[in-house]
Amino acid sequence: MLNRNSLVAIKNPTIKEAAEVIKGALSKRKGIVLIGNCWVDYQGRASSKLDPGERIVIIKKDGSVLVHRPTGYEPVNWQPPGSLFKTSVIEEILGIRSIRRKPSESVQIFFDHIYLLSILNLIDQGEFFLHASEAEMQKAILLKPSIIEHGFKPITYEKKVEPGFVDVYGTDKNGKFVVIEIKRKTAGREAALQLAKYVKAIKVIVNREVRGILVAPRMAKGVQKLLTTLKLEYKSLDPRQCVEILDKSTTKKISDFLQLDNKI
Amino acid sequence: MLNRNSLVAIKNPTIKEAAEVIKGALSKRKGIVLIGNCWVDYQGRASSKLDPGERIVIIKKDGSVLVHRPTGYEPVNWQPPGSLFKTSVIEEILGIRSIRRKPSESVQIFFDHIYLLSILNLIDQGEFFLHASEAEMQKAILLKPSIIEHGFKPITYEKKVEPGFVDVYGTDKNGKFVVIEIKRKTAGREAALQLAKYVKAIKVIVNREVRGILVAPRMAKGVQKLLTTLKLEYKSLDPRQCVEILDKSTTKKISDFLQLDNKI
DNA sequence: GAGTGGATTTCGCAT
DNA sequence: ATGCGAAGTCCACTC
Repeated sequence: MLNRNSLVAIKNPTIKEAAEVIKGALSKRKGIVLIGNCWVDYQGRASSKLDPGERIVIIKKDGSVLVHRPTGYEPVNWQPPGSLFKTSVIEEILGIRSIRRKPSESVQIFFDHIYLLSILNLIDQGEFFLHASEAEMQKAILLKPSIIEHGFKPITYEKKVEPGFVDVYGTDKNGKFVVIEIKRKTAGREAALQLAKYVKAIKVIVNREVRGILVAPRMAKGVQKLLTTLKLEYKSLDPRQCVEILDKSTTKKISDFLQLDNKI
Repeated sequence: MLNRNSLVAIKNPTIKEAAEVIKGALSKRKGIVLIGNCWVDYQGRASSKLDPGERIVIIKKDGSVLVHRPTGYEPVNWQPPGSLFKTSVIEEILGIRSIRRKPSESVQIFFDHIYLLSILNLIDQGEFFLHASEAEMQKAILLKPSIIEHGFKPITYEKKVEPGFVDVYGTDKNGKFVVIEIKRKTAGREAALQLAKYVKAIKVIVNREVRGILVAPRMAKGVQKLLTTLKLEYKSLDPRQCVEILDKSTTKKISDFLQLDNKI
């Protein structure tokens, strides 16, 4: 796990020296961090030109490239994973060209001075967990329908019904059809109106009464009134509740919990 | 410009040592690059937990934070510019917490081993130019229709006409209808054929003659001939020209330039 | 400050 | 491979 040899760092290498090391690192699929004075040309879906300045360049072992200026969250230039590399040295200028196919894009980085060159062999097996987004809430409902109400049974999810996709669709304890619209944040008017559309569409199909339930941690101002007008219901559900449910049954597939043969 | 003192790099610092240096760097608004074994907790619009592993952490002088795993284009955890920092050392563990308001979000990074710590004072005055994408070219045409030809007046754009969406639709100086298909790169046969479809579709609707103009920096081999066959026209337009036009009138809305009441 | 739309969006999942 | 929707999207711009 611990690996103090994860890294080689060279301060103020010559361009020639850097080129050698980088070439080796690229061929061995190692990660690279470069800090120095560079300029960048991009050609692809759009075109860009970045005049000289001091930046951080990261080249990952999967072929990702990131050019970061001293400020800003986003890289000024980049290449997603899978791109290929060509290096060159011409008149004390190091050129690194990364090429991507589909879409065809090229990012060329030129260095005239490198302050720090680091070759990485990082080991990262750590798992990453992102808790309840809208999708996670949906899963949680499918895995444990009772969080909506006792007797609720999901039939399908992400069902196409013409105005769009219904988040969850099922039946209540009386066998009445239920349409669920999920929001992981405050549900606004649009959520209620969209749900109304779905209910209307499903009604036409099944020719029976259909309940519409808006599921969200809370409602925006006026949405409760709108729901009443539209004869829709509301069920409070906090994304944090969903995390526990998901943690407990991540191994089981959602399809196991659905009566997929029980479609309209 | 050139600045060989842009950077301090410390290999395998102790946690205590690193904490001192980082604290100083944060207070002086310098950039920081950290490579080491860490784990991350995020709380905010969602929640996430990242188990221990070796990563690259960048803290920029504007308060941006990036946690990069050894693969992937996107940071696994991050904080946009403007976040504030608190550091701590507890039992040989370095904690860096970055906090953002609106939305209220917190990213906590914990290091037990640091392989490389670098403090940056990068100078980057280089200008960045992004040239016209297809969407940008469309805007440029709408803002300055004369780049197509004298007397051209756009009516709508992205108009649905069944085969798909027409890029720009308008009238020429004689009041004749014009359909424009834009390509920011070499226009191939498909561009010409698509344009032909739109022209045909519009013809059916307006029951009048309709001109079709293919707008692109250049044509692929054989496209000129195809255009002639299809009775379509070609107008050369370089994405670089568009950049200037857009620069000059970014404040004005495109709708101001359209006769939106003048629909078919 | 909130809302809207674009992006070299990227990413994931379904078709 | 392609296409569609979500994202802790971010970011720029309008209201």
